[in-house]
Amino acid sequence: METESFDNRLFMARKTAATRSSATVPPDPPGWRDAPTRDERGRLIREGLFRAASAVVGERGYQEASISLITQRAGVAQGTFYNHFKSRQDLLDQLLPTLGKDMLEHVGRCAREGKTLIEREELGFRAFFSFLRENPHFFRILNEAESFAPNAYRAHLDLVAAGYVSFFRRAAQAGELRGFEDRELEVVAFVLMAARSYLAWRYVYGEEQHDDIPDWVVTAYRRLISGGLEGAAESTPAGSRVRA
Amino acid sequence: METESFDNRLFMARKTAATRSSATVPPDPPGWRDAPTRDERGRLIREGLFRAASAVVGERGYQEASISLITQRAGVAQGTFYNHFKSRQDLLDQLLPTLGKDMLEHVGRCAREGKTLIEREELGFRAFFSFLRENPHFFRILNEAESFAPNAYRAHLDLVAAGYVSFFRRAAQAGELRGFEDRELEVVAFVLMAARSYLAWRYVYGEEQHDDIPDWVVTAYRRLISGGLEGAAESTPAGSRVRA
Amino acid sequence: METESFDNRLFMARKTAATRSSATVPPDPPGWRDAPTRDERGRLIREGLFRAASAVVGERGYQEASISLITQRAGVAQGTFYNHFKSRQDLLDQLLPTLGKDMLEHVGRCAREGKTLIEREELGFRAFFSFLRENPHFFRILNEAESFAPNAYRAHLDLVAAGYVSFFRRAAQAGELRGFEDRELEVVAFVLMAARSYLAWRYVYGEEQHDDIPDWVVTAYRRLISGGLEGAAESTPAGSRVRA
Amino acid sequence: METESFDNRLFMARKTAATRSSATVPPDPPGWRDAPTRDERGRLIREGLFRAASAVVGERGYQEASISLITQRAGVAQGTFYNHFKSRQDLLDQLLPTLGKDMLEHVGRCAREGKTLIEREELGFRAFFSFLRENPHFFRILNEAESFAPNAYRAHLDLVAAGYVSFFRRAAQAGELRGFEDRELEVVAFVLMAARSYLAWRYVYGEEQHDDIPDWVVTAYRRLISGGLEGAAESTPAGSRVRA
DNA sequence: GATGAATGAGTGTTCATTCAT
DNA sequence: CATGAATGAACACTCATTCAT
Repeated sequence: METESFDNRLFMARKTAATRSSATVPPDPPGWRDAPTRDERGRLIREGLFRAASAVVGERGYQEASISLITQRAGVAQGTFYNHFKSRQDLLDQLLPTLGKDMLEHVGRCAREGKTLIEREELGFRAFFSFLRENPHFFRILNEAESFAPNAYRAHLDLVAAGYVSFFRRAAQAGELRGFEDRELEVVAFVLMAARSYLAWRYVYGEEQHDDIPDWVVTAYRRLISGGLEGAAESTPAGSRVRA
Repeated sequence: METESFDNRLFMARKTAATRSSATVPPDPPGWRDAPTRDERGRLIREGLFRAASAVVGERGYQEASISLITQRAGVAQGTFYNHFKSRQDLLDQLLPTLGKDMLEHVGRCAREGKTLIEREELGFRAFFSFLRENPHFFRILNEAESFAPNAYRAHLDLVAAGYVSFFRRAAQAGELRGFEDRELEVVAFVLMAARSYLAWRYVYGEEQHDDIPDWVVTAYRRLISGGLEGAAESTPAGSRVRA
Repeated sequence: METESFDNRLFMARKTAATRSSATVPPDPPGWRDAPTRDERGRLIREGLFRAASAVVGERGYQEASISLITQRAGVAQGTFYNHFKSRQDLLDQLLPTLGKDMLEHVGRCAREGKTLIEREELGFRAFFSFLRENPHFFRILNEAESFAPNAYRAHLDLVAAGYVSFFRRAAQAGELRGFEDRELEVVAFVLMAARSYLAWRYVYGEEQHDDIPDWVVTAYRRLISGGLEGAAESTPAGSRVRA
Repeated sequence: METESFDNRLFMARKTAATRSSATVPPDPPGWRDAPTRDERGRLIREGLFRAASAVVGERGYQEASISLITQRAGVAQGTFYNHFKSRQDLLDQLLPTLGKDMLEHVGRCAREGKTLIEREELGFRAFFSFLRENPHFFRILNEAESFAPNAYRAHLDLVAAGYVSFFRRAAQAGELRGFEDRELEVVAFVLMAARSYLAWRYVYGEEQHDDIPDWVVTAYRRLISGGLEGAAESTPAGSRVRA
């Protein structure tokens, strides 16, 4: 499929940080050549393919993630791919779940440090962006999954939403969150998930590529979700900013 | 390309409403056969190709929108395509801008009816979903554009955000919106745009396919954006619901 | 699929007669480059593909008849193949029916010259072998069709058998053939078809490659079918031999 | 390889009788796990591979008889295959000779019971079909060998023909067969071999799948070979039918 | 300007064979 | 000697684009 006219500036700027180059795909350091056991060797190759796929998808998108590109980058023969994955789609379907779980774990761990509901949400918000910084391929893997791995995408969103909802439920039981019926909590969860994604798209991968989300964006975000459009006037002062 | 594991339920349920069928693609009524002038004829063909592409992308996604499928559906020869568009990507890049403008116009017109800021936002929110109902291809064209027509996607989001920001600026000048700095307005805009998209994904195209966004979701949304997480307790009563 | 160890002497000896060489496949004289009309051009290419496929299958077998080999030999691009045939199998399925009809026509025309039943059968028998001489690819196309184009094979055998049966019926009505019930005529037909095929395999394509079936084989054949095992003693004298 | 348009009804009907199932290939009972000696173990594995290959080829044809399928069915690793056979073709080449000898032995034993030449031939004819019933894989192994194991095919036909010829020679010496020169006996042999094969194809594996060759076909066959086309009128009465 | 056949690079996948363990 | 992962050449087929008519 023809994709030459795609504007990949969005992800290409980060690419240089993530990998050496993309035109001449350099194979991963083939560390498994001297693996102790056969099992270990197999594990390393599988991981190599997985990392290669993550990198290719992160840099060029699912569309261009051909078996040829992936195996070349992993430093193995094309046929080897099928010893480890049933099909191209099979691997593609595993990308998001695997990385998604890491993200969830990281965000959850960071958020727990907060004392109030809003503080925890802000910490989680910041943690999402610090995860993005450490895993530069995640964002594209996540976003394009909607088109290229819809099942994985749905599962991921459901998982994150479920985490959010139980987070809210605990807050509601603690009296920190009032005014929402139970089924409405999922709506809130989706709005906050959506916000993270769009704000990352705009302020991290946008035209003025930032390495991290600007502080003033976090402030605005906290203002909005804590008091809404109407309550922003009396919102918490800027002094309470926290670094993730 | 292997797509068997794709879960197309997301869009397929709507397809029957949107088009006659998808297995046997019925060509558009080739109305240009008897066009008065040569120019008119050209215009009609171009439009036919455009509509065919919208339908194909809406039903099957950008990925499957091959020239062959599009021209077949438009009832013209493959070669004709290149008399009207520079390339496949050229047409694909025009899909979202064109439909996006329609959406913006519809939403703007509906929103203007509201008296307060929150009311206008709710009306706009509802208008987004009524537009989706009338233009069943739009959602997929919009969402997959992030992967397949990134320039168009960026332009669309920038356009919508700009509209939102000036909408907020007017509200701020009218004293309806306080507490946000000017540059923060864009953050708010992106959060609200994000919310619409994710909530549509979840509640319109989600597992329990609704034709329209459920009312209680609108309520929860209004609660959140008007008072935030903390102010939801004193949120506006349910009686103020408005139908778009 | 690995076929290197196949003993292709069976068909390779004839190959040199049929085509220049097989290692370096020489493209057919691309006579269509300068075709008058587009339709003519298309027809010529289609025929070129068909002839190329016949040659490849005749010389190397269905197994090795790859699209690459066929198109190379026809002097067209690989993609061109699919403008004329739905799939590789589609073309392969047409090989036998097309050539089979030619064979039937040739054999039928020759056989009609005979005065008695036995004479007509002998003429038909000889005509089968003269057809083989003129169409050196036919035998392999016919035989391997049992494995590679079973539908075509069955249709071909049914067609030939049907011709045979009506030939016998007419003979029976003329009093030339007695002692067989109607349904038994098909059994006779299959035995005679079988005989032609096996005798060709043995005496034309066998180790001592003959260009034509030896006369003494025809004699033995006539002896057998005219008087059977028991009546061969009083069989017609050798003097009645006829040349096709 | 594309095989969808293959009509496998020919062999599929028998498959259920021949093996448990074909979709889920059940490994042979791996009886060699507890073999006494190392040699014994090796022999058992070799036999297992051989039987697995026979089954796979009989059910799916040579084409689909991949090393993977065969070893899986035999319950051994892929690599093990090459400890017992030089190559895939090496095993495939041994299939027909081995089974062919069984067939020859069975047919010869049955035929010897007949008193006259014709009776012995009829008994052999019937024995061929009873062998087919007991060895449902044989027919396909035999027929496709012409394409996939031509050396083996040639050897098999030569062997059977040789047996036939010496059978006829003895009959000739006994005065039961007159009128054929010595070299003509091979012609007769090939015609009778051909008849068996084609009649099996038509009346056992044909559209109306019979478990055995119908009696009236045997009658017609005997009529033809005993008296030929001309002597059928005075052919032996139907009362002489014999069951194999 | 409409046509539709020709093009050929590119795809995902299979499979006989090798070989280190 | 059994194992099973690694290999890479080969395959059928797709498709955006070109261009002669």
